[in-house]
Amino acid sequence: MKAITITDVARRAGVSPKTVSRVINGEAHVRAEIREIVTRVVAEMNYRPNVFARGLSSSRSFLIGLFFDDPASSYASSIQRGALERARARGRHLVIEPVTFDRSDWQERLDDTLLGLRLDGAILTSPICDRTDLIEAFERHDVPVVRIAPGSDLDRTPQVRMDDRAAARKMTEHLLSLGHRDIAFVLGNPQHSATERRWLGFQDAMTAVGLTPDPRRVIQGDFKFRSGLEAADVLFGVDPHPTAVFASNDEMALGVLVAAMRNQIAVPRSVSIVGFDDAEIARMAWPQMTTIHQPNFEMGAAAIDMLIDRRTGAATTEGVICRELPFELIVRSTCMPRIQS
Amino acid sequence: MKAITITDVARRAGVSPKTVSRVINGEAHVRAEIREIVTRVVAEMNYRPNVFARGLSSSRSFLIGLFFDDPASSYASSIQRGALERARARGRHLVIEPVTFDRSDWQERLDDTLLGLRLDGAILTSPICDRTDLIEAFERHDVPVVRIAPGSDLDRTPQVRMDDRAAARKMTEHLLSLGHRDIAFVLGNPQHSATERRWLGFQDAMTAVGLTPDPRRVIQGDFKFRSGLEAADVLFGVDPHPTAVFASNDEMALGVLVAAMRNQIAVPRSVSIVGFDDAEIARMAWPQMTTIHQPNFEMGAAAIDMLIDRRTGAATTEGVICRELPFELIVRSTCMPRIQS
DNA sequence: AGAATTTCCGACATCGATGTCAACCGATGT
DNA sequence: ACATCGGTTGACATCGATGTCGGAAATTCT
Repeated sequence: MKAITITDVARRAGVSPKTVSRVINGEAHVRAEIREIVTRVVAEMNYRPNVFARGLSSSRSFLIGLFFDDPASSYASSIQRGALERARARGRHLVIEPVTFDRSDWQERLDDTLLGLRLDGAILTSPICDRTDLIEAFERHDVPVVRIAPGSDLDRTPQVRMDDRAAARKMTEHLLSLGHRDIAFVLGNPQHSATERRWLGFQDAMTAVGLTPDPRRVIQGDFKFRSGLEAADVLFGVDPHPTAVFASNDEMALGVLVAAMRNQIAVPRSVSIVGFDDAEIARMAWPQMTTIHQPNFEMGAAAIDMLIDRRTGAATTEGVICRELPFELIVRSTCMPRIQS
Repeated sequence: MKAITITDVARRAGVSPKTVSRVINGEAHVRAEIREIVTRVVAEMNYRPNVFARGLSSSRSFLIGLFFDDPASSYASSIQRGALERARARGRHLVIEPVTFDRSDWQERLDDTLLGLRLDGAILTSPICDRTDLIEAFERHDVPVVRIAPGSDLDRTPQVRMDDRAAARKMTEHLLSLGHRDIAFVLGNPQHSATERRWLGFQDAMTAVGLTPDPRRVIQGDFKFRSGLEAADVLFGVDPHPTAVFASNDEMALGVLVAAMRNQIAVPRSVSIVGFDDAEIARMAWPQMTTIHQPNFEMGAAAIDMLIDRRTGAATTEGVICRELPFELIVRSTCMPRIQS
């Protein structure tokens, strides 16, 4: 089937291709009457501009790249959903690109994308959004970037974030308000800047009530389930074990939960466990996990908006270099007041 | 920074742009000597052909579309990972497109993609791969399609699949071999054709040993966690409850597991529970879930191969209209022999 | 050696849109 | 009535690659 071109539309509408182009792109300087005719003909013929021709002549590709470190994580996939939804709603397509620093050819692969496709914009997620060399590569190629939850170069590019530190503080305060004092903390993957922020938030709340975290109650994890398991085995291996465990994300919290069950430690009666992220698994655990809802979907969508509006000059998010989205404490069933002993 | 074009390369190599084009695309009829020079210059200048110019002049876009119903599911995300990895390895980019039949404008959105982008190929995942109207839309626009685990129109397009029926049968045989006779079955979402196949496999194994599934032990689910919970509440609400539950996927199996714990039913001592898919959560549950490993990653990768090789005429998968990948029974900890009563 | 192929290579047109620019229009001001 | 001006419109060049085709060079065959 032969595709319909702008010339076909122009002929049928009795105008020049250029005029059709103007109408499609919402440019000024077209008589309302003609604009209406063209719009009608476009609809009648079900015409869609060819993305390649557009990309070649102008420099807009209508493609937005979403760059990931680990496309498997639920974090990545919820951001993707938000970005996907908003991108489609605004007539853009989403190209997914993994960036694997472990591979020696990551630089070449990135060049494939940066030089070959002419992305209208790119979304960088944590932790790759903190690689200066990456950001510079995008800048060299004039690809606008929005970063999600970056930890460094904060004044460099537009960004979307949430207040991890305040959220971790709030969660800690929740545990404190339940009477817990001996609270263990499982750190996340140090490559993610959020790890540091959550740790600081935990400390904030602790020091605010005059407590200092006991180093033996702070375990290094990596955001993966297994690391939660292992951290918990350490924590539950000493007597007495902490009365509460705050893991830096839900997957690790689930690991802690499973370890507790394996060790016959009742949750939440004997130990309260909380996570961070509000991943799907937080609801699929038993007991259901108390956690911080991170607005990943909204962050993905917001990133798309910022890219598009910066480009087109529209106003909704104009001038907003940094958009901070609200978190929420989700209280479910893995916590209860500390039982006085 | 001005981008490097094929003309720049040609000038530096002292040949015509057309010759450079030939070398890049591996066409015949170029002297080895010149081919080498051009290859060197391309590398030196780090030249990458502009995808849009290519897409416009030839009809190859180097873009492959991955079409989803529900991008959130772990099933979708593992296929995506496989497709992504292979696509990048073979110099293609992956464009992710959700197809939401619930939305009234799904047809229009699809047209955006089909008419606007000129995809080199499309991967359709279950359940949308069984929509005849969708497949026809792709055919109308000459976009080659590979379907993953389709249930209907089996002779229509190339496809990648696994033997759901045999897998379900094997799993059931595993339960039978442990001595279970009163086995409940939780059906999946009826829109997915795999639901039917898994159900048939279950029946195969049951009838092979002279059992007929008790209708009260067969509950309709929808592949979601909640439906597993609710199914289990029904199953565990009668006395005696079944000694084993086979849920059509891991998420529902997890629901069954959680329901068992809520009802103080010991797993696996009092009831064995098995799932299907080998999703990440199967390992993050406690006890770890016995399940069928579905080669989603490999299926995604295989689909990419089939699309590319069909197009280019290369041979590795040539002539293979249907590729069937092996499953594996993964025995973990949610099953044990039935305790004679 | 000369003719007939075959291989190699480049000039040129082309894909479908948009940027540039000049021509045209009617309205306004003098 | 005429110059001016801003809004409209279309002719034409352009983006960067590849398809077509013809001619030159190299090869094979009489």
